Amino acid sequence: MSYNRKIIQTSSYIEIYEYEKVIFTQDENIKNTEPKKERKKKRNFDELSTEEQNERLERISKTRKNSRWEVMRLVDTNFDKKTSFLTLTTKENIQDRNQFNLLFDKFIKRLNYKIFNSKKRLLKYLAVLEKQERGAWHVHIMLFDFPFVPQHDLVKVWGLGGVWINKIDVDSKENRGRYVSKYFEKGIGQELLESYGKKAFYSSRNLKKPEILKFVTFEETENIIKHNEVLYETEYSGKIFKNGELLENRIKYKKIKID
DNA sequence: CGCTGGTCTAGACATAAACA
DNA sequence: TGTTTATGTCTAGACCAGCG
Repeated sequence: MSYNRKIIQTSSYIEIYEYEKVIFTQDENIKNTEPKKERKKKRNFDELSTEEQNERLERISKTRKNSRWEVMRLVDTNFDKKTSFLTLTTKENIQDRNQFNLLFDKFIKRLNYKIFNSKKRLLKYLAVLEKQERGAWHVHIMLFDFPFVPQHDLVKVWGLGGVWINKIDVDSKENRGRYVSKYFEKGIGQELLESYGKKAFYSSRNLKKPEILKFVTFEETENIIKHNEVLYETEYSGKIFKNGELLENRIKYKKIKID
């Protein structure tokens, strides 16, 4: 499958990438007969040369940035009138990420049972862990299609500390993903090394996913966007692999409001 | 309220079902 | 409601095709 256009659609906007050169992906029919090269074991940060350390840091921050866009799209796709935003903190100073995550997972399970009275996980959520100054983890959670629950009930379900219900005031529909990803940003971007190999965000598996289309075309996109508002537009330089080397590939990006 | 993105994929990680 | 296990999802290193 090859393509020179990629379109991602969420509920309030579509994003269009136009690549100057067609991007090719490995053909199904051409089986790779070359023996697979052994994958290098992941090494500790200390074992890397300074250059490799920098490369790794760069890669991690790139991945984290991508996660931020991913979160933004997921939020936009799933946001509804019954969306709640919670922050959970613990009385105890829990500094172990895994330990905290386990507690968080149990909370989700209990909350799910309380609301749906079912063991089937029906709760729709998206969450990001964040470290506080004192070194303790806490979590920001977005709950979609979530009924009203009194704050003290939530405190009871959590049982380990504070529960904050944040109101999300968003001026316009297409800003909600942006607004929320800003809220999540700190958690996604911080502690790169400490959270190396860990997920940048957590989400239930029942969320709606943005739609992604990839195809080859030489049509202009102008007529598609004629009647819609362009929210953002840019042009930048990407890379394409050709003849054993990386060549420049100009990319036009447009973000367009839909309704 | 100003603004980002080569892709693929093994293997690590985390979620949810099954079970207790 | 807690714990174990199966399976979906994400990260980070590896790698890149030949046509509308």
